[in-house]
Amino acid sequence: MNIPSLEKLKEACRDRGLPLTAQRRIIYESLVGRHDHPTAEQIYDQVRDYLPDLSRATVYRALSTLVNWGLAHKVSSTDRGARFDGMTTPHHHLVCRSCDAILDYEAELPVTSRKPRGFRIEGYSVVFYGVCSGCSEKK
Amino acid sequence: MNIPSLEKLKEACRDRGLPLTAQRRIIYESLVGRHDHPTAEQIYDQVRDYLPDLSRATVYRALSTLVNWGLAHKVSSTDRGARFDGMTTPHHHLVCRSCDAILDYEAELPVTSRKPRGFRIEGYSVVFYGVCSGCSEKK
DNA sequence: GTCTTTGCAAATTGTTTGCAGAAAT
DNA sequence: ATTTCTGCAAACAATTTGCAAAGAC
Repeated sequence: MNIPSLEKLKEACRDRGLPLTAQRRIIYESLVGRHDHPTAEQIYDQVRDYLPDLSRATVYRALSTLVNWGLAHKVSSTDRGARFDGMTTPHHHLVCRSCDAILDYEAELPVTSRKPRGFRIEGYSVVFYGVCSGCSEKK
Repeated sequence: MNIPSLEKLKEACRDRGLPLTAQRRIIYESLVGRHDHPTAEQIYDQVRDYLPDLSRATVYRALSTLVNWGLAHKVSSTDRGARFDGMTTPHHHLVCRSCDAILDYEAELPVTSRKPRGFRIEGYSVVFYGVCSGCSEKK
C-alpha cells in the first residue's frame, strides 16, 4: 500500500535487529491508511480480513510497539478505549461531540500570549470541540 | 467547604426536582476542592474518609451525573481511567509526560491563523505537553 | 407516599500477561 | 540456532448494571 510509510517500519525493525512480521506490517499499514483515529478493536476488525487468525493481543502489542518506536501516537479519549494515530508529524484535532470522531487538522496554529511558568513545554496541540459536517447534516 | 460551588449543585438539583444526597454533595465538594484532575478511584478514596460505606458505583454514578449537568468535565486520558475536572470555566491544560499530572492553565490563549472548514467549532482547548516542575527537580 | 439514589454483587468492556509453539533473521 | 513474536486463554482493571432496601422531599 503506502510504500514510504512501510519503509519507516522496515527501517525501525532493522535498526533494532528485530523481525518484521506480517502482523506488524499489516497492522501498521491499516493504521497509517486511515485517518479516523481507530481503536485497537477497529484495527483488529480490519486486519482480520487479511489475517483471519489474528488475535487481539497481537494488535495491542503491535500498537504499543509502534507507539514506543514513535511510529504512532496513542490519542487520549474519554471512552470506548484508546485511539491511535498513524500521523506522527505535529498536528491538531477536531473532536466531534456528536459522533466522537477525531479528525486531523494540519495547520500552523501559533498560540499567542504568555506561556505557563514552572513547566517545561515540549509541544502543544489544539483541540477544537464542535460538530463535524456529517453530524451537522443529519440534524 | 466551598459554598459558592455547593450552591450550584443545590440549584441543579432543585431545578430538576431531584434530591440532594450526602454522597452527591461530598463527591462534588471533593472534586471541586482539588485541581489534580482525579480519577473516580481517587475521589472514592478521599470521600470514604467521610462516608466509609460509600460504594464505587455511587462515585461513578455521581460523577456521570455531574458531567451531564455541566457541573464537571470528563477529561480524556490515555490510561489509568478517566479523569474529572470540577472547573467548568474555559481553560487549558498542562500535561506532564513524566508523572501524568494534569494542571489547569487559566489564560487567554488566542489561536491565530485560519480555522478549519466544514466543522462547527464550539470551543477549543490548548494542551501543552512537557515536564512539570516537580519532575524537573527530581531529575 | 412517591420517586430517586444507594450499596452490593455480578456483568461488561478494554487491555495485559504467561506460556508453548511458530516465525524471522 | 537464537531470539522475538504470535495465539490462546486466563488475569486484570475500569466502569456499568440489576435489584432490593434506604433516603430525600
